[in-house]
Amino acid sequence: MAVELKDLTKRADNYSQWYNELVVKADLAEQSAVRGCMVIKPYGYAIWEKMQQQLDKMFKETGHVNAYFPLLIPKSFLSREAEHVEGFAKECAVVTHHRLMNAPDGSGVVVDPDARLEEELIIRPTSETIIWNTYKNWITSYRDLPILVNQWANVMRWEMRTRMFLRTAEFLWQEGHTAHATAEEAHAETVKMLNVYGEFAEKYMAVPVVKGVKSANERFAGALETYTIEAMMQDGKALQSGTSHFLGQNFAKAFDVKFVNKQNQLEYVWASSWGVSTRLMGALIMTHSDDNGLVLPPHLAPIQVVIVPIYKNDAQRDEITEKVSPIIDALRAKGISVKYDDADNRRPGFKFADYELKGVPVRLAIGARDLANGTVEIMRRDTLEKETDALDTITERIPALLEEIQENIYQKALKRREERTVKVDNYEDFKAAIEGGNFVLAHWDGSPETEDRIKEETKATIRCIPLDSPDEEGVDMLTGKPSHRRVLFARNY
RNA sequence: CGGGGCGUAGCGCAGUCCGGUAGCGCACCUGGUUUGGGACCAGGUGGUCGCAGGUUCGAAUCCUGUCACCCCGACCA
Repeated sequence: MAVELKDLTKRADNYSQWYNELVVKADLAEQSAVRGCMVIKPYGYAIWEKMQQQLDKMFKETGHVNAYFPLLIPKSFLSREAEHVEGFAKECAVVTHHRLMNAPDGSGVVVDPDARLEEELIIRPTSETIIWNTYKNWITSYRDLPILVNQWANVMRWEMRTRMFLRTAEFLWQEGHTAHATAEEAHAETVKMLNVYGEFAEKYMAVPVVKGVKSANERFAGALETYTIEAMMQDGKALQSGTSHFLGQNFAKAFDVKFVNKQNQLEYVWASSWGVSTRLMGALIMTHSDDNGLVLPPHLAPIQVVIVPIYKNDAQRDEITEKVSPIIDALRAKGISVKYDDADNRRPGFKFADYELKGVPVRLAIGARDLANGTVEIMRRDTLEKETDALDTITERIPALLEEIQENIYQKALKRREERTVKVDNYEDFKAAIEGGNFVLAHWDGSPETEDRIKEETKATIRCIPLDSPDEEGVDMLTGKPSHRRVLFARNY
């Protein structure tokens, strides 16, 4: 018998294993034959599709359009921006040849040595370079700006260590790349998209996030400023869930993208880029799941309601089917996704456990007893509470219940984060708080050296300087130098 | 990339020390009884033991190499 999820309690030392088991058992994804890559299975992909649809809608509402750029980037592009290449060089997969041939000794297929590329191609780790090389051709005047383009794509980063959804070698994401006439406008765009991510995380994923600015150490390679949303997982570790970068004129200068402004002067373009990835799936799983499996927020659940008939024979099943058909139609008419599982190769108990594992928010069970009484058993996944309701009012109850569940799991996650966010003012308390799996608000003198030392000694990093952190005079825990506001420290994934 | 572990049926594992031609549970198939929280009985299908070399009469087992995966570190826009 396979290991049960509940056998792996969610303590910090085996949380990773628990998470891995959960991903596999809930039928979301599995390890692929390729190093560090995963197969996203249909059920997992359905959740990603729901996320995509909502995000895409929000991007369109903020004036963006979609486009697509090449997978392969000429090596020389990557080296144009010094910091950018520095940041990504160590994790790039490289295409060197374009042909295979039969091995002379008949041992199979080998790379044809005569088919070496003159210039190697890099599998995109991110698309700034190829996109800015293209934007050069699109932009000549201020009238061409702004360019507000988003791309849905896959990227590849040859990470040392991978983890399903959280850090896979290949991952799916969206990357927005915008070009503007002024620094103010590009900066406003950066913040606007951070807020879109924040809203998406909280309203749809039911994952509370801290919005903030990254310290120089954690900044995107090539950016002037990196904004982030940080979520707390159930073991107290932080997960960077989305980033939005103010790129200044760095890429415009590297790719020589200039425009003529209203004053008829030549200027470099200002830029932003922003992205979220399938890592959000990891955030979703790690934030809400319990030992019975996944708990999906109703706003993103591919199946919002599952109906399980309980019957002893075909006649009874038909009777139930007839009774619930109008209810299924009514729920679907309200835009609710319903699965009616009348398969006869699984018993009800198995189905109950299975849909709980998959995180379906609401389950209805209906059997002979209910038919006689005109009732239905309704169970909510978030609390596992059951109640018996009248069958003829159930279609009114469910939409409200889905909203209740959405709100409840958000509040639960928020409460956990608030309980585990502490302010400390000395290094001993800091170390204890970090060890206990907390978000820690502390004063910092602003120097990378202090940050490095804290990281080395405690494995905690500055997740961000929260945007809503109030001005507060204090001193750095380590150096005693002055600080004007608290920053957020935590261990992270 | 360093340390530890692991790779045997779709999944989870035993067998490896001590070489003799592969086994258990779940799943799957057939028949029957069942069905309100992961059903039971009986019978059955399925594996060149990660891959490549080597030692040997004989290799899942010993040796060499290699490829993956998991955990801890390092790394991580």
